[in-house]
Amino acid sequence: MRESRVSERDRKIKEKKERLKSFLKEKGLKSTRQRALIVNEFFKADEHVTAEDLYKKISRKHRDIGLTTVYRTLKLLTQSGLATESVFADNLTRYEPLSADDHHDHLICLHCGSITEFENPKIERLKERIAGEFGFIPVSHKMELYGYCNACRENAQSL
Amino acid sequence: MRESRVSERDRKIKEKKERLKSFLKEKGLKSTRQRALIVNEFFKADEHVTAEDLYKKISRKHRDIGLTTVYRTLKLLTQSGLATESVFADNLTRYEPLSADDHHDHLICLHCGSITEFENPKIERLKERIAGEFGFIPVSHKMELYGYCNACRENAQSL
DNA sequence: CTCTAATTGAAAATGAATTTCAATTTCCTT
DNA sequence: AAGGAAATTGAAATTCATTTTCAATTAGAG
Ligand SMILES: [Mn+2]
Ligand SMILES: [Mn+2]
Ligand SMILES: [Zn+2]
Ligand SMILES: [Zn+2]
Repeated sequence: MRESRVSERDRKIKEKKERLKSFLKEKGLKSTRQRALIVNEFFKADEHVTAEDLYKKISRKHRDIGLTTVYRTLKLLTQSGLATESVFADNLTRYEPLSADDHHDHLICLHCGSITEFENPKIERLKERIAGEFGFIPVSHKMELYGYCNACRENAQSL
Repeated sequence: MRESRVSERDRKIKEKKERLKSFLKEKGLKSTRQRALIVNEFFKADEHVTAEDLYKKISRKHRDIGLTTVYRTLKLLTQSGLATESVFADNLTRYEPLSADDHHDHLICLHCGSITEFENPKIERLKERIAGEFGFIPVSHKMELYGYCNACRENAQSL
């Protein structure tokens, strides 16, 4: 079962890499060693990483990859629909793998900075409703809850 | 009736200025000509302004007021609870007057950039509920709906 | 293999926001 | 009213994430 989870995950990653390849070919862009490395590390990380985060991880093993290329590759991933950008209160752009359809929102701890994801169909419906009231055509939304996470509320009296 | 609205508004502004004065005194800070001018213009504008926006408005009449001071004063207003900061998709920090208690969220047009405000008690309740599920202590939230406003959806086939 | 267009990394540039600093102003104390 | 300490100011410098520039390298179609 652990086994099958792992290979399932790997399968999905492989599929995403294929999608990127198609996207590149379609746009007349090239598949490079650097892009492969960056994309690999990105899908492996599976967090809300900044370009800098990812750059640091990669450059431990690959001293020759530039931060600029990490920025550029993350932008490509976003354009191809394989990643999303979000900017939280710290004003850094974070990227995370996007699984086609899923939309989720975020709980962000004001103390430790941890980011928890949640999905809520009511929010989705509410979005439609509110947009409707204003004659607005909704395209996307962003909901962020700031507060103190379970761990921090326990560990701290400094709340 | 128009009359009374106007004076009502002026009264509120006057009250806010008083609150700022108290805040400053309390913190051992000073009331200056520059702060008065900036705060006036800010409450008069009553929009989602950037520091730059406000600076441009003011410097038409007052060539001697610096952008730096506008930044600093907006920060003070925020600290004193008379303004709030928000950052939308364009990554600029915008400020708006805050009327003590009211919380509202935003609809942002992807075409013309217009910002419409809305209040929704269901979102407030949902926030509490979701936070609760994760053992999270909610402090604040941010909800932004991006899409096309009424005017833009009508005027444009380029949707 | 060849050629052209895309890509790369380093360095420079950008742009919003913050910090520094010397000169000025506020306002508390006599 | 005057003195003086501490806060404030605007300009210039600085920061920091991100983008742009550019010469050298590389991918990959033909
Ligand atoms: Mn997420
Ligand atoms: Mn608003
Ligand atoms: Zn936490
Ligand atoms: Zn619009």
